[in-house]
Amino acid sequence: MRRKRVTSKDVAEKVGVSRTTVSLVLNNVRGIQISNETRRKVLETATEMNYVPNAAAQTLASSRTKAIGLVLTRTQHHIATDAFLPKIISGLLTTAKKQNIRILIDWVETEHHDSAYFELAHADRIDGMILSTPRLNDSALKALEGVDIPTVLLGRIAESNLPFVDVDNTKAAEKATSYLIGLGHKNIACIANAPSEYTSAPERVQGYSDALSRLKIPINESLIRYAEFDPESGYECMKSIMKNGDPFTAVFVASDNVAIGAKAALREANLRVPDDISLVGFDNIPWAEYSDPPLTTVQLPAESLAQTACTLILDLINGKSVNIKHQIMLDTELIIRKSCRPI
Amino acid sequence: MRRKRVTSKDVAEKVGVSRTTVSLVLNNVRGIQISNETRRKVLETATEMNYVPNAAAQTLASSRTKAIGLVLTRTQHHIATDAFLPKIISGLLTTAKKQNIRILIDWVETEHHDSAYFELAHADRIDGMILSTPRLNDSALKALEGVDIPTVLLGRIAESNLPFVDVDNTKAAEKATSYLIGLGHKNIACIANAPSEYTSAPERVQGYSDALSRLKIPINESLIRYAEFDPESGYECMKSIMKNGDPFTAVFVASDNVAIGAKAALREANLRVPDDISLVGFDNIPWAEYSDPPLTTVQLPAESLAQTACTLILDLINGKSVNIKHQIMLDTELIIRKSCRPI
DNA sequence: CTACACTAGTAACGCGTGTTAGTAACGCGC
DNA sequence: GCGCGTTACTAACACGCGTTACTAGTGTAG
Repeated sequence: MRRKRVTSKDVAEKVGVSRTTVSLVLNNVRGIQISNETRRKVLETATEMNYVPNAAAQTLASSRTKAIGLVLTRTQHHIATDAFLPKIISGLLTTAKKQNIRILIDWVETEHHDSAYFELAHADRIDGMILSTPRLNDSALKALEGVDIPTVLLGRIAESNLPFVDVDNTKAAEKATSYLIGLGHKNIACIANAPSEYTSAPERVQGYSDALSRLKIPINESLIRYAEFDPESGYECMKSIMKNGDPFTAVFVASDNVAIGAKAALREANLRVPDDISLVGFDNIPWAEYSDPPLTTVQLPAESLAQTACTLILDLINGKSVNIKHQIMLDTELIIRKSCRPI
Repeated sequence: MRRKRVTSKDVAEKVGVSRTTVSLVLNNVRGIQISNETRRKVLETATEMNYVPNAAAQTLASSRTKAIGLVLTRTQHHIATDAFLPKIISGLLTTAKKQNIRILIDWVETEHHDSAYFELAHADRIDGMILSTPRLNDSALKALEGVDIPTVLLGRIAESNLPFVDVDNTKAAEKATSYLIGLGHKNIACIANAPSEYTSAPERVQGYSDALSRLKIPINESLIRYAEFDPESGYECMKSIMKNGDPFTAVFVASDNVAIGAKAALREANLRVPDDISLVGFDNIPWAEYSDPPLTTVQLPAESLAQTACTLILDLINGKSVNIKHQIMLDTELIIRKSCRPI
């Protein structure tokens, strides 16, 4: 039952040429002379025999794996509740597929950063890697700069010279907060999307602070919390802010997913959105548009991010424009719905 | 700057033994005689030199890729809005990591099913594959049964003999619908999670029908719709049902993600949950617990599904218990919250 | 002393491909 | 008829590893 695998040797024998010829034809090697007749025959026979080149052999011979790695560094729980991952994957897949590149997903546990990165890079399993949501305290990032496979960060790290693709979190958060200020709000709470070692969190809080500072509104630290990606943490943060007692009329939650929980906490305290509290989110997940009331939020172009990162890494792998410092920031847009009102 | 890669030959030379010895020691081959002294030296030197075996070479020599494929067959849009993917990936990663197996994600477009499956399997890039959410009309499934790498379906296909892991969708849907009937509801609408070619959709509708039939409640086809995974389609389906005019007091939505949209449509029509309409969902995504009111829904063990599928495929790869027919159904549980009330 | 088992290794092949250096045949100008 | 360029290929090596068959040396029983 088990068909023997077809190799280029089999094809060569059937056509009556050498294996070299088969390889040359199938790889469409330039500047080499093969008669059209032979060329046609080889292509025909290969298709007919269902010949598929062995990936490992190709890799070994050419030292090209035709695969890139998507490396996740969060905890298992954070991966499972990540509302973004599908968009990232979708973006990567579409871009990679066009160039016939495969995507390898890997997960690096916190404790083993160094060795894990290292192994991946040196086992020659992938041509390049995309590192998702890096952290500030990621000691292995330095090591990465010394490693010899192209790497692109999905998210920014100020301390690192690695190429990255990100949105301008600070600017986006400032835009969102300024919108609230424009509506007359002065006491604005802020719940960050993630713990502060994930760079996007402090960046967004910075944007929030910038907006307040620019209009000389004092910053009240007791209105700021750091959530942990999921609704549950948003719920807890919101409750913690309310318990603290300092008055506020608006909340900027730097993640829609977290906002789901924050809203529940407000509801529990009989505070209505937007009548009592104005709410702005971040990410524009599908839920935002259909929530009650529809959530004003920052549109984050997740698929574009992934596509850009993918294109960049492929360029780096192919040695295109390597001398440029690739640090790309994508634009965001504030989508105004009905979760805020003037004070 | 670019360090030359370290091969087993380098290690062998440094220790002063043959490459064979290095290989035997590092792979811990049984029943072979190597002195403890040599063994120690080899291990030490390998670590010291940062030796990482080349994956392609290992694959070529052993015909084991140490990778499994997760094959997605939906459209790009459906992948991007899939609230489940993160859990599946998280489950796969944890299980695979324990055995030092990598995960390759691939996406097969509808038009190229046959050839794409075939290529993946025959390029020897993966040892086995997990096929996510297969469709009924997937003509290539038959071809797959003939292909010689182990395959596990994540989701069930009655027509196929392939091993699968799934939840008992019919039973789960019946449980949910029976709960509504138990509360006194008779006119119950049903919105399926996906188009009917995705097997889970008709299965869940079947469960819904079964529950009604068992209690002799007539089935009204005009209260049934098929959504397309996302909130938007849920919104449209709900509106379509209301427009139709047939009365109903409860809705069973076979996907929480779809329910997000359905709820918005009800709200727009000034119908309140649960006061006017009782609502039951399916999946128990994080949102369900924090929505207003908290949504009664079927708990779908996504991570367990993935872990089970992963374990199964690894067993198949390793030739364990191949003679058993592996068709595994996991249990679901109805989580009762506050989105339903007696009539 | 010989036969034989055991220890500790090694040489050499094969996996399937990409690629370079080389060659045989042929035409063509002088 | 000879030199030379062009066409159309091929032989052979390299990639880095797993693995099998073999060997040299040592102990040990008869």
